[in-house]
Amino acid sequence: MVQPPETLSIREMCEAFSVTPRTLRFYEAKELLFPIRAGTRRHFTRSDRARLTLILRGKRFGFSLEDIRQLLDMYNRDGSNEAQLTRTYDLARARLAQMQAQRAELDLAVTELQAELAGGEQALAAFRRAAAE
Amino acid sequence: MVQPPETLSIREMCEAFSVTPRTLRFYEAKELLFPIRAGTRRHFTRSDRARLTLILRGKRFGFSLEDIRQLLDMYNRDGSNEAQLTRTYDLARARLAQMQAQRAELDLAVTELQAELAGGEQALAAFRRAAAE
DNA sequence: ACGTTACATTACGTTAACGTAAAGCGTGCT
DNA sequence: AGCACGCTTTACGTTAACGTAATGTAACGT
Repeated sequence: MVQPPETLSIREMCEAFSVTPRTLRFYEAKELLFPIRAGTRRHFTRSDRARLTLILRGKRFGFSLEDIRQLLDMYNRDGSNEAQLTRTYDLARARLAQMQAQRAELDLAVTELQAELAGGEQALAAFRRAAAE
Repeated sequence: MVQPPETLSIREMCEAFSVTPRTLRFYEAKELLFPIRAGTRRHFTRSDRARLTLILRGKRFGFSLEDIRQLLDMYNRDGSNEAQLTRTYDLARARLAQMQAQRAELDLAVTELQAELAGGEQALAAFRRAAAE
């Protein structure tokens, strides 16, 4: 029971992920996606869909496309020699530490912003009391 | 006991915050900082220092300078009329929600990346066992 | 008077991640 | 044949956040 090689055209792919054709071509040029080429047309495979999901997630965290490309390589274990493997491994560890630090800071910022909002709410309430007279 | 109006030159400010003069001039042009002008020279006040701290923190979360400028206005309650106040207040609430969502996603990503790292570690170990023979 | 800091302004250059126009090919419908 | 789609490539344009000259001046030491 081999999966049908259900492949998507560029337009279908765009609608599925809410991106533009330009974006998909750009990602291919940057070697983030590897659609099959039928003549000149692109056919996006299941693998491309999985990769794009990860790409978009990475982007939400502010990672650069180049960073994402390297992480995708790790996911696929493309680093077939030890040196390469060690390098991407270290990169991922560094990134993890960075993300954890960012999370801690984000926590702090959320707390602070909440406090500010409480203050803003009081200012607003005062304004409305004044307007009510 | 009024605080001494201890003010910093651009170079001192740069060293204190590890930024370049260009950056400080840029932030002034964008109305994020308001150093006192003595003739042509800039004198950065305590207020400028506080603002710069917030600016740099905001940047670490990937907020744009324009976003940061609006949040700073809220901090200083520059929105002196109710409409303006309400607007910045709503903006801050939206941002908070966004940050909380980002935090949740970041949690998930950290977990996933940790799992990937465990896999990478095994691959590395296998490599080294093979190399040891 | 002269040179060195320490700052200033003006303005063009750079990178990332696409947007956007311009022009061409292949295929199916009429 | 003619034409509209759907896709292609090529290539210049755009925004953010500064970098990087090039050039100018005010104050200060010698």
